[in-house]
Amino acid sequence: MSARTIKPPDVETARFAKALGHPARVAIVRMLVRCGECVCGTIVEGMPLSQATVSQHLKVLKDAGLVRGQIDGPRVCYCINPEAVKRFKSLLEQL
Amino acid sequence: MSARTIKPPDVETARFAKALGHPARVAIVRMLVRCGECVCGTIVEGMPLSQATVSQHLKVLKDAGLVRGQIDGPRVCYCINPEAVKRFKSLLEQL
DNA sequence: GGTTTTAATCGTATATTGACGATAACCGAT
DNA sequence: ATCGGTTATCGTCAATATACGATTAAAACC
Repeated sequence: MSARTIKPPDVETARFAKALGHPARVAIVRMLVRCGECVCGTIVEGMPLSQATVSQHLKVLKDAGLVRGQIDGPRVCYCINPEAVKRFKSLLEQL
Repeated sequence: MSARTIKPPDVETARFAKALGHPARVAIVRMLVRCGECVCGTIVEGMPLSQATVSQHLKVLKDAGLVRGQIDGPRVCYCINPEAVKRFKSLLEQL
């Protein structure tokens, strides 16, 4: 087995890695790790990118499961999903 | 400071992550970690991709510094760059 | 209801990626 | 010098990613 086929853990690892494969997204993740949680607008303020682009990056991180967003009145509050981060690190260790 | 600017460590992290952002490249890296070193042809045999595509992926990994290739007669022998892997893990820990 | 604030989505343009066949380059052996 | 085996590169195409302005949606205020 394992001939000419790629294993699910490799696909999972690549998914996480791809989500972190852009400087802005790494910056967002770091910001969230440090602040605990952060309103979208604050993230936008900290980035040299438009609101639309930041929102797009947040979507990529959300789709990868690395980040969660919960509605808080007119705002959206983002935070890290620690389990996903742990999972990614674990996948890299086993790598 | 840090207003509307992305830090070099984030760029570095993203560079590594991007290189690992494809299942085939993760598979190659895992193969090399396990085998120690591996001739290009053997890598190609283990992948469901053409020789040209695998060579392209190897170039991406080489450019990111994660992998090294040294010529061995008519073949090219690839191996992991352990320092780069360690560096990437370290960047993720600090993240 | 209308207005303001906030964030997501749409539409679009450009750039990059991923895949492959074909070809070139390289080396060892004949 | 040529041939056979091995790998990198070229050329190309379709698909995806990145960025932004403009618009929409939703919620909180008047």
